[in-house]
Amino acid sequence: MDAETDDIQRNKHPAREVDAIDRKILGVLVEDATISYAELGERVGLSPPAAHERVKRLKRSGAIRATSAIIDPRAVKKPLLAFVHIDTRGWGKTPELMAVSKFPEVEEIHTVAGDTCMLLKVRTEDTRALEGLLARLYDTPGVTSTRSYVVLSTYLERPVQPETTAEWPAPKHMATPVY
Amino acid sequence: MDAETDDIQRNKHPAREVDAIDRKILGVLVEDATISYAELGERVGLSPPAAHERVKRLKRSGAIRATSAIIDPRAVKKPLLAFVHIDTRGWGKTPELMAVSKFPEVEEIHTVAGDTCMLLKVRTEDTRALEGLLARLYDTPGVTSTRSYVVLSTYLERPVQPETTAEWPAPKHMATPVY
DNA sequence: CATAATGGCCGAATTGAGTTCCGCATCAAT
DNA sequence: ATTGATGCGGAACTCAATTCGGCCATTATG
Repeated sequence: MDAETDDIQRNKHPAREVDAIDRKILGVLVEDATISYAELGERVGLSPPAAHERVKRLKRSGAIRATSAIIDPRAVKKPLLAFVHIDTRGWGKTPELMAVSKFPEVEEIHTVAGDTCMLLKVRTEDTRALEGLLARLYDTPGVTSTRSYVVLSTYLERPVQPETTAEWPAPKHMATPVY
Repeated sequence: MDAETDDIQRNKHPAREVDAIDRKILGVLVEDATISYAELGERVGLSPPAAHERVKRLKRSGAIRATSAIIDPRAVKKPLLAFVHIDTRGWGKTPELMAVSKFPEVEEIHTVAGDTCMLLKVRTEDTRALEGLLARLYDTPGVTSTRSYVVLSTYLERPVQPETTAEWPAPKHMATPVY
C-alpha cells in the first residue's frame, strides 16, 4: 500500500486530536513519569494496556517530546539564573549567535517582538561565569548591546502544563473585542 | 539512634557531592529517562544495580527533583509564548500576584534585579488568552505596568544541563579580575 | 437499513526489567 | 595493622511492561 508510505512521510504529527483522557494522562506524566501503567490507568480510568497504548501514541505523535529528569540547579552548581536581552544590528539570528547553544549554561534562545531582538535564559555557577558568557556574546558580530536580568528568587518554575484556562475573568472596564 | 533522626530532619540535601559519574548519569537521564538501568549502567561504566543505587541516591538527595514528560506546546494548543515584565509599587512579591500561579498558562515567576521587578514566562493559546492574563495582572493591586515580549521563534529550549563550562574564552581586551 | 470494517478497550499470559541480597574490594579512621 | 564504612558486581527474585486475542462501539459502505 502506497498510502502507508504517504502517511509516514507526510507529517511528524499524524493528526490525532488529544482528547480529554489524553490531557489527563499528560497531566499525570508531567507531574511524575515514573509511575506504573497500572496506576496511570487507574488515575485516568483505563486498563494498564489501554493506558500504555495511549502513551505510546502520544509519544509517536510527538505530543510527548521526551521524558527527562529534572535537575536541581543547585546540585550541579548553577545557582545563578539570568535572562539576557540582546540587541543586534540587522537580523539577529546569525549562525554565530546560535553557536552559544554549545554552552550548557544556555537553556533557551528565542527571537522576540518588542524593544529587543533576542532573549536568552542562562544558568551559571556565579557572576564570573555570566560575565564570561556576556563577553562571548559581545564578541559576536552584530551584537550591539545586552541587558541582563539576574533572578533574585524563583517562585514558580514548571514544565508545559496540558491544561488551559477556558474563561478569563473579564474585567468590567474592558470592552468586548469584536473578534 | 538519635543520630539518624537528626540526619533526616537536618536537611533535604544530605550533602553528598555529585561526582563525575553522577554528572554523566544526570546527563543521560536529562536526555532520556526511559532507558533501562542496564543501558544506563553501560553508558556510564557501571553495573545495573550500581547505576540503580546512584539514581536512587540522586533522587533522595533532591538532585533529581522529578522525572516528567516534556510536552509539545502545540499538541496542547499553546503556540504562543511570551515573557512578561512587571513593574510594581513597593515590593512586588505579594500574595495577590502569586495567585497567578493557579493559571496553567503561567510557567515561571521570578523576581529580578534590573529595570523591572518581576518576570513571568507564560504560554497561551492565542493573543486573546494573553490579553486575558495581562488584564488579570493589571487588576492586581500594586502592579503599575507590564511589558510583554512575544516570542517569534524558539531556537533552543532545554532543561537544566548538568555540565558546566570550565574555561570561558577570555577576550583579549578584557582585564583580568582581581578576584 | 443492514452490514462490514475500523478503532479502542479489557483480561490473561509472557517476556523482560526493576529490585533485593550478599559477598568482595577499596578507602579512611582508629 | 585492623576495623569500619561505602560502593560495586553477580545472581536470584519479584513485579511491571508488553503482547495477544476477543469484545464492543462507532463509522463507513453496499
